[in-house]
Amino acid sequence: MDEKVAVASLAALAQGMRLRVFRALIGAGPQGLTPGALSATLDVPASTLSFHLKELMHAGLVSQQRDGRHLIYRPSLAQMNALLSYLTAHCCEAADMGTCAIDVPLDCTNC
Amino acid sequence: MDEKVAVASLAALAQGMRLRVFRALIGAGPQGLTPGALSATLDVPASTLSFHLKELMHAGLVSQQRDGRHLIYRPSLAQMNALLSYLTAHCCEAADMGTCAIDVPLDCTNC
DNA sequence: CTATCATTTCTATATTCATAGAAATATAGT
DNA sequence: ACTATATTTCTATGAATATAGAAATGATAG
Repeated sequence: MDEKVAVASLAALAQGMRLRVFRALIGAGPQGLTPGALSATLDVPASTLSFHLKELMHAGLVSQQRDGRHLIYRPSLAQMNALLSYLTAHCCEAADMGTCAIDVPLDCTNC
Repeated sequence: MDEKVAVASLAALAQGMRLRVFRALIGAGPQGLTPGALSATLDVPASTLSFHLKELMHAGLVSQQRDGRHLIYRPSLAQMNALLSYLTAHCCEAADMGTCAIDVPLDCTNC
C-alpha cells in the first residue's frame, strides 16, 4: 500500500452512499451482492449506484464477477486490511517509550 | 460512531497532505508534534498546514493543546479505533457461515 | 432474432474543496 | 510597552465531485 492508493481508498469510503454500499458488502461477506439488491436495499437509482461502485472498484476495495445477467460485487478484504495497516503503521515509533505492542487495532494504551 | 462522523473522518484522511500529517502524528504518538515541526518535516506552508489541521480537528482525529507559544497536536487514538471498528463491523454477518471470528483487523479468512 | 431484464455509460448541473500569500492574533522575553 | 516567534484566519483562484435521467450495452429465454 502506498500513499496514492491509500488516499484513493479513503476517498472512495469518504462519501455517505459509498460507505453504505461498502458496509453492506462487508456485511454480506464473500457471497457478495448484486447492484440490483444494493439498489433496492439502499434505495438509490441504478445509475448513481453504478457510479459509486465504479469508484470502489477503482480504489480496489471491491471486486466484480459476472454471473449470467447479474454482476456480483464483493468486498476486497485484503485491500481493506492493507489500508487499515497503512493507517496505523509505525504507531508511536517516535515516542521512544519502548515497544508499542499494538499494530492493528490501534489501542496504544501502553504508549 | 455514526455515519456522519465516519464520513467526516474518512474525508479528513482522504487527502495526501492530511494523510501525511496524520501519519506523522501517529508516528509521534502521545508526545505529539507542533505545527512548526510538521511544517518543516512535510515542507508545507504554515497556512496550508493550518487549514488541514483544522480539518483533522473538525473530524475529531487529532487534539490540540497549547504549551506556551507552541501548540501541540496529538492523534486521537480512541476516535481512530472507533472509525476502524465502524468500517469493519458486522463483517460477514449476512453470510450465514457461523461465527466470523474477526473483529478488527479484518482478516476474515474463515468466512 | 426479438423481447426483456440487469447494469453501465453519457450528459448536464450544482456543489464542494485545496492552495498559499497577506494580514491578524496570541504568547513570551526584555 | 516593544519586539520576535508561533500559529491562525482571511481571501481569491483553480480544480474535482455527486446526482439522476436518458440512451446504450450485455445476457438470457422463448
